[in-house]
Amino acid sequence: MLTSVDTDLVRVLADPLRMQIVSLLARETLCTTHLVEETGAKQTNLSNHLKVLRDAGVVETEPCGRFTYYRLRPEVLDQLAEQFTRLASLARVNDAANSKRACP
Amino acid sequence: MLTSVDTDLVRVLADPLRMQIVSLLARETLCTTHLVEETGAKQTNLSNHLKVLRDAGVVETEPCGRFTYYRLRPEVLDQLAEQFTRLASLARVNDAANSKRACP
DNA sequence: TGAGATTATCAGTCCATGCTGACGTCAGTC
DNA sequence: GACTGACGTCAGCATGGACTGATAATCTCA
Repeated sequence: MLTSVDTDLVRVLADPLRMQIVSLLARETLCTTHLVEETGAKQTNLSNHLKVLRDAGVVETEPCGRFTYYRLRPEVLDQLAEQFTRLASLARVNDAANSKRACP
Repeated sequence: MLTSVDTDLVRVLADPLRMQIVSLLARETLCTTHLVEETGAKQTNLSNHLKVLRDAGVVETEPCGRFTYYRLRPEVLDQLAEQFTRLASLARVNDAANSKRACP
């Protein structure tokens, strides 16, 4: 399908805790310890979600001694936003043209 | 949280079949029968997903005789795109400022 | 009104995924 | 080198949600 949205990426962001992590990282680059404090989630749980975000390319890591900083990659979010915008504008065009397939 | 994204809406769009429905409806207003043809999914299954999309406000229905047309609501997608864009730009600003919380 | 077509709802099954505890690994400090 | 703290991995459990078949509800047309 030409104009669509990457479902895998959307699925990664569909989890409340993961979205909270993303929102926090959009404000500040943080290490796991900070995220544990901010979210109240267990470290193990966070580590799992961070792995998912890493694998999806949403965040990237930067080791700092025995700490690991997590940084958000805005490109990914921008790309996703553009895909949604494109879908929306396509819908608007076809809505204006009133393109409706005839009942079978 | 001030700048974040509505997880419920994202979750609705995180399903491949639902995203396919949205993509199809972005091109054309269709009724359930058409969607069954296009997706190859069972009618029952589609009806379930359409209910989810309806409840989330992503699509709206328009009865036409004994058929039901489904139309995409672009506003919802635009709103979602804007939320992602906002998050991304916030991340860029903080990235430029190199705002990194000190290791504890 | 009765038959057929279209769509929605319900109950049940099954699988993906999120959460947790135990453990392993690595870096820094004594 | 031993200890401590930070972080990741793994296995097991539990829950949510996707899919299906049966059935109900609604509409059109003869």
